[in-house]
Amino acid sequence: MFEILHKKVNETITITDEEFAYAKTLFVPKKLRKKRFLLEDGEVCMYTTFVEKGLLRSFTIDDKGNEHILQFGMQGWWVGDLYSFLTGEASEYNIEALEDSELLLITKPSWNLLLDEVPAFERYFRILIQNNLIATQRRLMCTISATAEERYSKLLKDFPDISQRVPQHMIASYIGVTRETLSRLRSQMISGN
Amino acid sequence: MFEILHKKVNETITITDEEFAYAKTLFVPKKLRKKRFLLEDGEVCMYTTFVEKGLLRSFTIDDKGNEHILQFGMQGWWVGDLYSFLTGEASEYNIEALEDSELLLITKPSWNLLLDEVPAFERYFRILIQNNLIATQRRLMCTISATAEERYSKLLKDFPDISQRVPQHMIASYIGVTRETLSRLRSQMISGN
DNA sequence: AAGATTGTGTGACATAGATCACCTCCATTT
DNA sequence: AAATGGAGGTGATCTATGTCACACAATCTT
Repeated sequence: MFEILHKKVNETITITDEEFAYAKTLFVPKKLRKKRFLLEDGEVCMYTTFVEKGLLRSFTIDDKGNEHILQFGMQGWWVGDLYSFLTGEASEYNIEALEDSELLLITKPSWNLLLDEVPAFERYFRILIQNNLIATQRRLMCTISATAEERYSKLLKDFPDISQRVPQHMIASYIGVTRETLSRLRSQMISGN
Repeated sequence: MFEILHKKVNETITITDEEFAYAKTLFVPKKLRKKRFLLEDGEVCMYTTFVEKGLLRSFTIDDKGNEHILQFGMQGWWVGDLYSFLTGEASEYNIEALEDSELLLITKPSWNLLLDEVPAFERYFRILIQNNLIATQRRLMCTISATAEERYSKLLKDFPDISQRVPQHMIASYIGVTRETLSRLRSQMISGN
C-alpha cells in the first residue's frame, strides 16, 4: 500500500527506513470507488492525500453550474485543497474518484508532526510544492497566451494516456473550453492533419 | 537593506538573530533602476531575488511578439524563474524593473547552503512556495472560468494600488487580454456603474 | 427488455475578445 | 520650441469560442 509513496519519496530525498516506517504510521489508507467523493465543496479539507493507485479529479462548480478542473490526480500525485487544509476554511473544491483508487490520507496534526519530526520530509514537501508551482505557472501562462488547440495538444503531450482514461468533456473543462468546442477542435485536427 | 526580508521571515518562522545574521552573508544586495533587466530570456536565471523595495515584472514574449506577464514582484515578494534557477536551463522569462528597486540576490550554491545550514529556512521556503502555489492555482482557475471583466475586478481588489503603479497595457497582459479590450472594458465599467 | 443516463457529435446563431487603423495626450529629449 | 516615443482611447471589422438545440450510440438501472 505504501510502495509508490516510498518510491516517490526516495526519488527526491534521502531518508532512513526508520523515518519512513514512522511516516507510515501517520497515514490512513483508504480505498475510494469510482464516482465517490473525497471532498465536497462547503466541507473543510481534512486531509492531504497521496494517490497510490487510481485517478481522481479536483474541480470547482461555478454559478452557472459549469465545472472547472484544477487537477487530475494520478498515481504518485498528491491531491487536496491546500488552502482549506491549512486554514480550516470551507473548500470550494470537489474531489472525485474517476477510477477505483487507493489513497493515503494524512491529517493536519499528523502532517505537522511529520514535518517537525522528520526534517527530510519538510524538504520533500518543499520540493514537491516547488515542482507543482512550476507546472502550475506553466499551465497559467499557456492558458493566458495559447489557443484552445495549443492547450489541448500540450495536454496530450504531457499526459499521453489521459484521453483514454477520462471523458472528453472533462478534458475540455481542464483546458478551459466547452465540450462542443473541444469536439470540433478534435475533428478539425483529424481532418487537417 | 534587510528590513523587509527580516520582517517577512519573522512573520512565517522563528529564527535566532545569529541564523538571520548568517543568512544575510549569503545575499548580494543590488539596486536596479527602472527599465533595467534582472533577467533576459535565453539566459540562465542565476539568482532567486527578494524585493526589498520597488516593483518588477516577469514576463514572456510569444512568437507574435506579445508579452504575457506572469508576476508583478512587489516589496516583500520573491521573483525569478524557479525552473531555470533549479535546472540551469535557459529561461524563457524576462524580469524588468518597473520602478527603481532594491533587491537581495541569492545564488543557487548559497541558497542550498542556507537550506542545509538553517532548517528553519527550509520551512520558510516551503511555506512561501505553498502560498504562492495557492495564489497561482486561484489565478489559473479564475483565468479558466471568469470573463476578462471579472479577472480585472479581481486584480484591482487583490492589488488596489496596481493601477496607479503600472501602465494599463501591462495589466492587460497580466489578465490575458489585449490593451484595446481592457481599455473598452474600463469605459464600460465606468459608464455601466 | 425498456427506459434512463452519460458521452459525444454537429448545425445555426450569438458574442467576447482580437486585430488593424488611426487619433490624442503627455512627458522626455534635443 | 520642435520632435520623438509611450500610453491610452475608439471605430470597423474578423474570428474563436460559447450557447442552444437536437441526434445518436453506449452503458447502466430497474
